[in-house]
Amino acid sequence: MKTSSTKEKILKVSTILFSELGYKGASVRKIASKVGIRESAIYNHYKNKEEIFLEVAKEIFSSPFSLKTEEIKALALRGKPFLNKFVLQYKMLTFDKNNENMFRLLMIELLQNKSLREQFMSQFHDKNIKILSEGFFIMMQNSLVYSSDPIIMAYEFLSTLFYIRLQVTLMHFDALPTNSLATQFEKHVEFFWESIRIDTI
Amino acid sequence: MKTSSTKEKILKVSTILFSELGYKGASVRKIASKVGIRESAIYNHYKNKEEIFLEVAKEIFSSPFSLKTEEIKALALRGKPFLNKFVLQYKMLTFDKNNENMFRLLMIELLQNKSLREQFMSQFHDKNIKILSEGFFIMMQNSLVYSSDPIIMAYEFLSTLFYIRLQVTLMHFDALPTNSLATQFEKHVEFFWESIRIDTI
DNA sequence: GTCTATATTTGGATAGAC
DNA sequence: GTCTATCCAAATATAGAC
Repeated sequence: MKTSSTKEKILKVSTILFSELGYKGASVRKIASKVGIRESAIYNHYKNKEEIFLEVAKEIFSSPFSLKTEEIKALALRGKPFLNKFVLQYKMLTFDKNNENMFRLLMIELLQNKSLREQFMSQFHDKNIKILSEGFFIMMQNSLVYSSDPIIMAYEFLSTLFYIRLQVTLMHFDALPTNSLATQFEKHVEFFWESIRIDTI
Repeated sequence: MKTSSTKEKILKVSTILFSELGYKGASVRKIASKVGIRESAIYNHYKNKEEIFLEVAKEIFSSPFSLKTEEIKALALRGKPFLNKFVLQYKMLTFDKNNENMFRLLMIELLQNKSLREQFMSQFHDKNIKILSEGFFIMMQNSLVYSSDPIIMAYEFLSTLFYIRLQVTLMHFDALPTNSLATQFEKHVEFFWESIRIDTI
């Protein structure tokens, strides 16, 4: 039995409603109703709706997705295991209920909120490109993969992951099965690795 | 000097406002104001807001993007020109002002509107996967590229295009430069072609 | 901290004069 | 076909009693 405070409950309910209905669609009324209190009571915990949203939005980019520099190096020296590891993490986030809500909220508000766009570019894009390109660079140095621009290679690799994730999120939203998409992650690694690796006969 | 009827003007203004503010954000009030008439006058042309939106949404998937079966075959037999042609069309849509508005609207409402999601999957995804996989299949038959699953290859190719398009749209929304992203299309073709083609020494 | 009551704004939509 | 006037619903937010 959880004794979650009202404030925590508001945040939890808001997260779900924002990610389903967007900022405009999730009214304070609906939030209060789902929490089980009156609208006015909400304002004892948050100054206004915007403040609730900002609190929720904070979580979007606080995902535990990370690879330390040493870890990148160690894995990249072995080639494919680096990609496997990266995709495994990405896939776990994609299918994690909590993270999925965050991703959905991000996609809904991406074009309505400049701050989210900037964070999307820095946290979702730049950060991942950095990790991946570091890995590819090491692979190139060790003749595991063909030499080319590591940044481009990272971009190519990441874009497909994002697309799969978007599709999974869309399917889940309509309660459609995602079996085939789940294996798409592995197929991606397979395809990509085969197309960049150097044959060592 | 255009003598566009009020009805046309409403549609034009609505397209812009919907693609900037989303369905909820673009109020009938704002639309009427920008058209230069009163709200009530709107209802002489459209039954309600929903009807305006549906009229706008119709255009989203009416893009002139197409490749005839014979055209696909002819280009695919030459390999890379097929990819060049496809990406050129995709790039033109990406940078076309009108199409960009439509894409923005699609992304804003994608998670709010089931019908749009379905159309996105069939018109944006399935349709393009079909064209691309047909092309790749022909290339494989003619030993221009490595043999593998043409559907997977199409998926890999398309996902990057989508990602670039999304980024371009985000940047334009904030009036940021897209020079580097514009060349990303060509880099993608280059990278992808180099990784799938069979060396004919 | 929650309630009732209420203020205020915004948005969708209609009636009827011109 | 457009205007003014008006209605109604929904949403954000505050005041003050308990």
